[in-house]
Amino acid sequence: MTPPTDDLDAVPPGAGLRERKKAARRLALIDASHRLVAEHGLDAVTVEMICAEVGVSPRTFFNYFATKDDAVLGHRPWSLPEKTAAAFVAGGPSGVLLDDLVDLVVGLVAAPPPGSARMRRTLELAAAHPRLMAHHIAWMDRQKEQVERLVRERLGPAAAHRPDTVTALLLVCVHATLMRWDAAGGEGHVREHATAVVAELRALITA
Amino acid sequence: MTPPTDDLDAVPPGAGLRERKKAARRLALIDASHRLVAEHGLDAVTVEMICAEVGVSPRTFFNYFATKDDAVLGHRPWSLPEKTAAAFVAGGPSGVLLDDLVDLVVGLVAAPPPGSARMRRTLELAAAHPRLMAHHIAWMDRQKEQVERLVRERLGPAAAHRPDTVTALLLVCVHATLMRWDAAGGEGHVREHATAVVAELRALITA
DNA sequence: CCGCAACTTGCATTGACTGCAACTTTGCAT
DNA sequence: ATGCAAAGTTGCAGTCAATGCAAGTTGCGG
Repeated sequence: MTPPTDDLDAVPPGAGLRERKKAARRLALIDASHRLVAEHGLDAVTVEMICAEVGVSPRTFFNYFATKDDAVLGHRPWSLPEKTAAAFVAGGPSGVLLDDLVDLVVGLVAAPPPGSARMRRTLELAAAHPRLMAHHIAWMDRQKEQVERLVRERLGPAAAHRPDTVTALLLVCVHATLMRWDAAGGEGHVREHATAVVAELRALITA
Repeated sequence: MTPPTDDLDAVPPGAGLRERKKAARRLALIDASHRLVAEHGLDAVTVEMICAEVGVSPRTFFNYFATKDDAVLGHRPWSLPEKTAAAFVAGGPSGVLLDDLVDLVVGLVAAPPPGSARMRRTLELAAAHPRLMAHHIAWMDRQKEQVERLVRERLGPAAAHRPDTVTALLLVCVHATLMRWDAAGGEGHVREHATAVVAELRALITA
């Protein structure tokens, strides 16, 4: 059914067969859902269809994703590179909180390459379907914890700012950056967009 | 079944019987869902239960709310007072964009009294159930359009800032304000919290 | 009191999602 | 290789949210 675009071993760097198969299936499911949604529209696509396309039982589908929408969005836990995280906690590349947030954003957004093409498709779908955007935002919010821990560590106990506010701001940056990146047709490095966003916020707030 | 806490006519200011009944039912459904969720937990509560509690058909339930979660959240389209909106578009109370955002926030949050008690219950539930928080955020995002129009009008064609960025910032403010208000146990005027949030953002960005 | 429009309701249906128990595959050690 | 345990897959049966449709009810204006 599925043209094996992703060869089993084409997917992950190292690790056992089990891992690879799993990752491959996961991507296959995501891609299949994208294809089908593009063709039939989000609501017309059923889990069954996606499974048929990939050749997997519907029951299995839910071993991979909690919901249909999660598959379309291809969500997986965020994880930003150790190095970036450590640097940020230690006082960040620049020492200026806001600027360092940019690096965090870049780390979060640009880091994991489940393929940036895939990511663009995801963003486009999200932009088209409010429900998906909803899920997307909600998911970002869930990742907040993780980020907030970093912020907390960096600020230390004698925090001049409330960590949750900082985090909230960070999430806006991420979101705005992604939207710009998408609006720009996926052109340019994420960093440029992130920088632009922060610059604009600065201008806006000091106005 | 339901102790008629809200008398029919206790609910809305004017208008015909039809309207009043509708509003009353709406609130009854919301309250019933709150009661049931508090007792059994979100996932254990079915639409049927809620309906039984209020004495309406399940089918009717969906004439009032698109989803079960919407009922719990008691969402209805935002509408900020004409006056506030007009003032903002005209250049806002203070003329400083960021400060005027505060007023917008207050207008949005404090304006509609479906009862602030009800609102607190809602926020608490949202805080407890990630899925609800997701819906809540998603819903806020959907209202964005409305707000963004205002921002666009105020900024005019020669916009110094991208409206969507401003709006994004506004939404963070709303969210942060609500969270603080809730964290404070519903104490104090919304405006105080909103002001605090903005002040902090300022400090944070100019640091 | 009549008739329209607004609502409500039951019925039937689809499709997401879950728990369970059996079955298959992979990883690993002998 | 061979065998075993853990990891993963699948079918089945069931619950529940959500929707379209076609008939009832009911508030409202004349």
